[in-house]
Amino acid sequence: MKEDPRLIATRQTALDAAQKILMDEGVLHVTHGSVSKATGISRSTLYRHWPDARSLRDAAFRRIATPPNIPPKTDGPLRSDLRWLLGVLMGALNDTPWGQIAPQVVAAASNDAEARLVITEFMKDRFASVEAVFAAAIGRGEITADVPVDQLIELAVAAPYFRKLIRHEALDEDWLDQHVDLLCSIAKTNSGH
Amino acid sequence: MKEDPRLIATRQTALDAAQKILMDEGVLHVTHGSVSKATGISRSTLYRHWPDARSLRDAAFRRIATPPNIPPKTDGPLRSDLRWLLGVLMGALNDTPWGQIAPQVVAAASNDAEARLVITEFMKDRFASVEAVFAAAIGRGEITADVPVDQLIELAVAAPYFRKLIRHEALDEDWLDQHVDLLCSIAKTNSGH
DNA sequence: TCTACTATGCAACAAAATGTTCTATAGGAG
DNA sequence: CTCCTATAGAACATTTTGTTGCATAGTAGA
Repeated sequence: MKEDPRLIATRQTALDAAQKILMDEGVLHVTHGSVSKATGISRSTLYRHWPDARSLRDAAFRRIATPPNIPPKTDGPLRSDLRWLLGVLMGALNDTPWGQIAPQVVAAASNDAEARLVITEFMKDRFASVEAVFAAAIGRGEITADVPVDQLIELAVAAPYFRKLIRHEALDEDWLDQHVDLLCSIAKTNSGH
Repeated sequence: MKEDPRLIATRQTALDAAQKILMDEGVLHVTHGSVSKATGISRSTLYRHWPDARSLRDAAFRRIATPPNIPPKTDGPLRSDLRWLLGVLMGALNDTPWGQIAPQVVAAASNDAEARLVITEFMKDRFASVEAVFAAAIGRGEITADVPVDQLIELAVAAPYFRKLIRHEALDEDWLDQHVDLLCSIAKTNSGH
């Protein structure tokens, strides 16, 4: 029993538009009315799909916040793995809808359990990737297990997010190089061989 | 020529309520109507003060985002100064309206130049405080000038913000101790005496 | 192709939120 | 006491939001 293609088409068209509005104008402007105007889909149809404004907005959030799965690179050396992984992460912040949408999700999360779930799940995923890189480095003996890995992971991810979402500063290659250098130097100097 | 006390009283009462609504229910619910209902101030009066929803919300943002000026402590040692300063910062995030409002400002900033200005000014202020601490440590000769101060400042501030706003993890004394320890160890090991 | 099903568009509508304007009143300044 | 002005309140227009009924057209299955 397949789903009616009209349902799928409507959902996709509507959420595409909702996503764009969310990015360009903010969550305040994501409404059945604005999506209808942007897509040509009639308001009544939109109401049939998403009974209220809240569910429409949630759907728009969810659609964007699904983490792209990052092909792991953990063959070392640490600096190279880390640089590559954070490069992907930085690229996502710079060039994908996620970078533009994340601020809205952050705000929504402060008084919406649903949005909070979206973002914590997303972050859990990111952290796991970074952790894998450090774990591999420990496995290779490149650093020892007594480096404060949890703190390093947090700093590794926090810096680009903070810089982008809160400071609105550029995330470029030079900055990332410095960031990775610092992380590695911490890892190395705390490594007790 | 003093200002009519009624103007002041109305503004204060209204923005108090707007602030509370902003924190409890999110920016979506800050409207002339909701503030009127919360305060008893008539809608027409509110419209006279803030002609549209946008200006009302901006006013609410601005009111909360004014940085409390932090009495500087730069008499050393570095660890102690840093611990104290970040403690104040962490306290603000945990226990003042700013901590609850910041996510909303972050979101607003992504498509509102006004809000972006609010937050970048705020951050500039924070960074200056942290920088003063490092500068003093350099002045005392506790660390040398070749430590990557700018990166350290960013990490120092980024971590608590990221943890609170994005991860929704606890900011407690234990965490802060670890954080300051790590920052100091970076500063020390990069210090070339 | 014929039939049953259902998603859509559209119009009409109700309800609520959003702005606007006017007037009477009451508080504040000199 | 008098002038000035901020407020409350009501009346109003406008827009947004949500609902419903119906005709149309796309879809699936026989």
